[in-house]
Amino acid sequence: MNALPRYQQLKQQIIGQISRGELKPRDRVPSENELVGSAGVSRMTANRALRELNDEGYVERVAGVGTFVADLQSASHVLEVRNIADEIARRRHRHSATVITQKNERATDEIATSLRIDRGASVFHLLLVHRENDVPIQLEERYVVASFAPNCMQQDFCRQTPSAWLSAIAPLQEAEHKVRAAMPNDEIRKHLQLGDREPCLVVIRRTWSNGQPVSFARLYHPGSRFELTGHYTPPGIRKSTPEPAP
Amino acid sequence: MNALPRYQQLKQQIIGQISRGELKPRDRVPSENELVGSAGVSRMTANRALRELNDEGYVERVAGVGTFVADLQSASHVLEVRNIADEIARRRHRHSATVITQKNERATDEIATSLRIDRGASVFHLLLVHRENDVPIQLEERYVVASFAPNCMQQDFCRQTPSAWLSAIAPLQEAEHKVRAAMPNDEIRKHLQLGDREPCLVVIRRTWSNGQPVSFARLYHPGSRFELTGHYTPPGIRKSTPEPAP
DNA sequence: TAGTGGTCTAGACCACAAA
DNA sequence: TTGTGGTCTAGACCACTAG
Repeated sequence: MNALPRYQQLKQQIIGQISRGELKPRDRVPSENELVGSAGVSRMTANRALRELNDEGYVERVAGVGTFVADLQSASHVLEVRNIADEIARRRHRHSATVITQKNERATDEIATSLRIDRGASVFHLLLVHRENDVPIQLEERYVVASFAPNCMQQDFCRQTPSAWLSAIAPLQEAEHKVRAAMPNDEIRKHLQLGDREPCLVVIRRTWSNGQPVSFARLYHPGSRFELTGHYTPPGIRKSTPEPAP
Repeated sequence: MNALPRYQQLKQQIIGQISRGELKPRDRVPSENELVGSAGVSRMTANRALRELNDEGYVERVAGVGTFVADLQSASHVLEVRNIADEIARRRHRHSATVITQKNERATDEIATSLRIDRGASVFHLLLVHRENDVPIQLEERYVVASFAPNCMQQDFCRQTPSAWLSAIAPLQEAEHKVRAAMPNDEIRKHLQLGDREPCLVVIRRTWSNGQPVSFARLYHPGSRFELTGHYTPPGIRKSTPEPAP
């Protein structure tokens, strides 16, 4: 009947004090050494409890100073951005795709800046339409740093999505997203079969591998047929969210 | 020039092997005791490295069996949805708001369903415009379960945002988001001072407290002036993502 | 100088899996 | 029985901060 490990008990105890208001934001939390005395645990155990509370956003620790209750204020809600093929599969619908453009190009200023390469450097350019049960649901415009894209011209992106292909050749470590609403131009409207006054939900995604930008994509979705269904809030608060780049 | 702590070096080494493909999903990762021998660290240090890799989703550990590379498959990217006032403050701009509607109403079918209350039950209805340096940036249409909204008519929502007020009276535990692109109706267009062909980025948010839906909000943003600047992917994969409700 | 967190060690006991 | 992860201990050294 030995319930929780000691470090978990310690965590629960401190979380309880915070949620009951006995410990308020910016209040001092007992130091590791104090917990050694008061809770009768070793310092490593106290350290693990406080370190995990820090990782989970309940407290903030400053070496040489102490441990303090975090002011949680803006619990940052999160929203998931799924791969379109996965999203469709999750709905048990059928995914299909048509390649419109598949070629190597010279990087424009915008693309070069986004991918941190020289203007005019070689990039792989891809344009394709994703369909859900034969209805266009996403126009994917993607640029990949050429050196990361071996055999890119031999790939059949109707069978393997660019996203799946990329994660196979360069395991992504970081990603950056922007979501906008915008009116499509005529070409996009045509490919997505949009009405005249129908806006697009645009997801702009940049992915990184080994500290290097690898891919830049603009994903256009019909406003009437697509939504980002985010969800839930974790109890712990996320802390700093360092940008991969300045 | 003592670079990284040993457990971090160990983590990097293993992450490197995974990302270079030397270790593939479901492959066995050296056990703690093996790392004690091969890496020349103590078992606690090896344990911390593997434990953190587990927390971050790189590997999966099974007591009594071993540690294995996780099959990461669909790394779900996340996107942050910030409180508008915080977002503006973060940009060091000035936030202001104007209340358009503030009254108690009977719940419509849609609102009643969203908030899990009876049709015709009393709800607090709020409509206000948020401005960033005097430029309209968000139209907030919010409904709050009346029993959760004491003194709602006495509140001055120009001074305290509904979001801040809510989190003060009912600490939110879960939230659900949807993001869409849509054309605004005339009233919304007027309040946000939109052009004729300018779409809106619409965030629909439902918040929960103590297992009860508390608030339902539609947040309209000018497509030309607003984007959800989501970011980064945690290296770790989120494991379970339980839905707050069926 | 004293206290803090950050790290590391070399032991230890346990429950559990597989052989 | 052997090996695994899960936990815990009682020390230790370090860099940093504050008084």
